[in-house]
Amino acid sequence: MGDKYDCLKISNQLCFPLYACSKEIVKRYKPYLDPIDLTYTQYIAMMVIWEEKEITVKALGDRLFLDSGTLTPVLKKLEQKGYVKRSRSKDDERNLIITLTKDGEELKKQASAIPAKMGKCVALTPDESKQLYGLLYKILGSFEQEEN
Amino acid sequence: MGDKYDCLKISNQLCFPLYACSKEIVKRYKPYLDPIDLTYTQYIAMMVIWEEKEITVKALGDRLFLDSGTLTPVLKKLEQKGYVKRSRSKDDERNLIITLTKDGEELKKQASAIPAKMGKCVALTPDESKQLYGLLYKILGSFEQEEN
DNA sequence: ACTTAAAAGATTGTATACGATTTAATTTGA
DNA sequence: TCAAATTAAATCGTATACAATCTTTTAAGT
Repeated sequence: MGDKYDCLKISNQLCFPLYACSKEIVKRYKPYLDPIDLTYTQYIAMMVIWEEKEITVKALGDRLFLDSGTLTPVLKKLEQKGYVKRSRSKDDERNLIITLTKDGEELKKQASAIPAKMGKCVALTPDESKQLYGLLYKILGSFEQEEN
Repeated sequence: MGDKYDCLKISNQLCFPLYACSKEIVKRYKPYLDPIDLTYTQYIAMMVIWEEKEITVKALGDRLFLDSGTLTPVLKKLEQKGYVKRSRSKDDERNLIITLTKDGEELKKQASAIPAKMGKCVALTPDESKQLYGLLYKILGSFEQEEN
């Protein structure tokens, strides 16, 4: 047992369970997001917008690790649904400012029940969840350092 | 501090760092996968095929948490690149059997250097990596249970 | 045997992701 | 001050993902 290609076994990878776990959990948001007509990507964008009230696409992208190629269509969709408004900054016309509409603010109330429901779908103890959270942010933190 | 919408803050989510971390790490495979003309999805498919020598699309999908909607185009691409052969099973014509070609087998040698290179990009100690691995598979395991 | 159900892939439609390029606005530096 | 570099979004092309549906083949039950 253990030949020189063991390193290529899927069960010896760290990235794969990360990739699979992420997808499987995102998939499980669907039953809760469908009723409020949001996809997962739209949902995490809304989370930041709910928190910030007003944010540029650039800043939103930094928070979500997404670029304008992904965010532009997502934000246009959210605008079309009536949850946000997109307008250029007066100070710097390069910046597109995303602001919350009244409907977008309303949506927050409905969404607030989701995290608790999703919590139950992850089979970890509170302590393990905290551990996992810490490890993931340790990795993410190291990536932000990279961009020195 | 701490209003009733804190649960909606992105920094209080467990899924988000999972999602972001997965994407960021997958992105970092690119410099190593480009030279052998594989995407990450093609790479993990090849990993299972290297290990099994011969596998159905269904079984491959179970291993990778992917369905035929995703795998069909990926496997056609890999066939087109000359790394695998796709042929129906004689026993059961519903099954599509994926087998490795000589080129596909050759590719394994070149790929074998990748895991070590990628290991360096994750800023965790060996112990932390093991912990993370364990937590992720605990979650994935619970999902497999679900399909009772 | 024969109808019905189940299973495996393929297909279609929608929504990401991301690299690369383009466009427009702003900053920098000689 | 003004050409060159930088920055922010948008756009384009390619490659996933996944739900839903369709087709073909096999299995089950009577």
